[in-house]
Amino acid sequence: MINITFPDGSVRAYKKGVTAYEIAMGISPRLAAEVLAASVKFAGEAPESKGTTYDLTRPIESDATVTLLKWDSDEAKRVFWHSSSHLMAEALEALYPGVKFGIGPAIENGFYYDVDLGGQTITDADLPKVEKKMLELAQKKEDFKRIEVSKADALQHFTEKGDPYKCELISELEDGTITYYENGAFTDLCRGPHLKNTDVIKAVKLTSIAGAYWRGDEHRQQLTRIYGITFPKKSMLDEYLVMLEEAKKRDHRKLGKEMELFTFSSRVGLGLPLWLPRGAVMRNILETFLRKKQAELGYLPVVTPHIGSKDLYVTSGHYAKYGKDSFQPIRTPQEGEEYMLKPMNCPHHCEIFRSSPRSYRDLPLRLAEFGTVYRYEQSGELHGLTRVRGFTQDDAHLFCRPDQLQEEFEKVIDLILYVFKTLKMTDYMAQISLRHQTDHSKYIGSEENWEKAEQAIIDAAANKGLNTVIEYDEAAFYGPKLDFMVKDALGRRWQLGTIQVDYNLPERFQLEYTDADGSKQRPVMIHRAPFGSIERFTAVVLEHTAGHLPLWLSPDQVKVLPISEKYADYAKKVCELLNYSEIRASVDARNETLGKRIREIAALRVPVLVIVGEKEVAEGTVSVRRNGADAGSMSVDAFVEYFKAAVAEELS
RNA sequence: GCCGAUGUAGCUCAGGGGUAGAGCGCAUCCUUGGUAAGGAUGAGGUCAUGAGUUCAAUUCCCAUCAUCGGCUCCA
Repeated sequence: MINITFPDGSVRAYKKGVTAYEIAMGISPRLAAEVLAASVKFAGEAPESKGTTYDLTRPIESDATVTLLKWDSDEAKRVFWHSSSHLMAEALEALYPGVKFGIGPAIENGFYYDVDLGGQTITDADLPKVEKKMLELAQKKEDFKRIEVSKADALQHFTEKGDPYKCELISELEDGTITYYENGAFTDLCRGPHLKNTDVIKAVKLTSIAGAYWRGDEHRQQLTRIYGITFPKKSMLDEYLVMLEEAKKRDHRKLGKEMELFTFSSRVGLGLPLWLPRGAVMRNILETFLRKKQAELGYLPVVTPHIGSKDLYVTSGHYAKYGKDSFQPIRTPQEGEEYMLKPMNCPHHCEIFRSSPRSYRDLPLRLAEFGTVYRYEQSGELHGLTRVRGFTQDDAHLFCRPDQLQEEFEKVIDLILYVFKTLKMTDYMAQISLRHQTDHSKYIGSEENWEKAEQAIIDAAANKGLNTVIEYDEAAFYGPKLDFMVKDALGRRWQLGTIQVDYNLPERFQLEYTDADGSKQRPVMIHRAPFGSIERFTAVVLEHTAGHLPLWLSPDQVKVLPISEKYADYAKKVCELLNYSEIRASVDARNETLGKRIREIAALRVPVLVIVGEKEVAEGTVSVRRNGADAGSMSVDAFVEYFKAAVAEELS
């Protein structure tokens, strides 16, 4: 017998080799019908271990804590979707004989499978056919069977089947750890775990087809990746599809058009946004917001040109690393003279540091600039305002003494959190990007400095209580970094704020300060951008708020609407009073019905409408409508007060 | 850059081998309004570009460009 502990602390004895399904059945058949997988943590595992996700039918051989997982848990969803990818593979194999399989994992929302269809093709139009086949197979109630195999047998099986991708995967696995999963006629190399049976998959939607390189390597075979999502109930799929539609409405590219914020022109060039007047106002507000805060925090503004001589980037090392894949140098009438569009501001800022002798008393020196930079991003990667070729970083470089690094780093974290808090962005995560764990060949700088910098970041993040994940092999070539990621409307993650430690540029630019003892020392540099770029930040703010910007950030805060042209003069007077109080207000006295003007202004997401007619003129008041709801009638003075209080509350 | 889809009026989209359609927007006129579409009239298109097939191409084929969904990349 073995002892099984439940999450509530109760313990029950079961026969050795009991399965999670049997345990669930013992509690209630209804529970057993809902349970998809189990989390099993064996006695003796470290307290922080999360345990292993087990198939419902996999025997449990020793004392363990068992949590039964239903659809509401992320692990259960992963199992569900992973099994769905096998179901899709089974369907594909039935419909496209000879298809070869790469990998087919669960992802955040659904699953995919990378397949090699040989000479056959599949298009969006074929997906319903595959969906139908999947449902048909699911209804056959096929059990997922876990089978342990030897490496030799596995290799032989897939060699005979003619699947080179699986063979490659198997060849990298250790003998004795290899398992198959079988559902119906389909057998796949797989670690599992899986559902008990295909019959719980009730709704299937294959969402898209895309190309994907085998093992993510662009030099290798490109496979066809088929994305899909499945649910245990048909109604859940319907809800998901509605949610996707809603998300599309929040897409910043759509909002940018509707709200008249920015546009693109292929004549201007790919990935080069054009900010429209309303967008430019919003952008200026964001800059002002950060400038003010940075001034409080001891940052010093600088301004540097959009180009720099090629030598500057040879010195910085960026030319060697990115030169070929960048905008190419600009030539001048002077033979041999070459300039680059600046891809970052740091080299310019390093030269500012060098412009005068620095004392340890001058540090930290915090140089800030809204610097517009140009990077030749791959054409397929351009996306709205989130990935462009010309953008403005809310950049600053902090030159500090080594002993100041950690404190400065923490202050920057505070600033970034302040920005997020003001914009009510609560769903973010922080990623610490370190070197590859073993291969350090692609990084510039000494082992010692790297280790110090990596530790400083880890400590600073811990001191600030950040919820972080550590990613190896994600560091920049010159130093480790801490990135803040926020999700867009469609669940894609974008990097916003970034803080990067750099020991490399100070070295390359031979930056020095005189220390207390008169010796020359090298400063450490921190690159940081709380917004990341104004473009990307704008995009994320738009999607986050669905275009309903806070008052302080709205390009048009107030629209004054006279009920008819008769009251246009009064409307103008009200507007002037509001402008005098530094409220961004304008009049809409067009020859349209009030209802129509309200409708159009709503599309621009103007947060506050002030409506004036006969009654208001007589009483010297305004009628206020905020975010679609009546906010009552008040004097102009009272409205200014009301408005200022609302803005103050947002920024508090 | 790679795989796939798409490209028709300023916007959103319908159509289809025989020289083009709707709604919104725009212009003019009527209307002067009370919280999300008042009415009438009118102007707008080399159907992305280029080369083919055809008596005839916006429609079919191919290429290019751009957009979209992914992949790779991201100082």
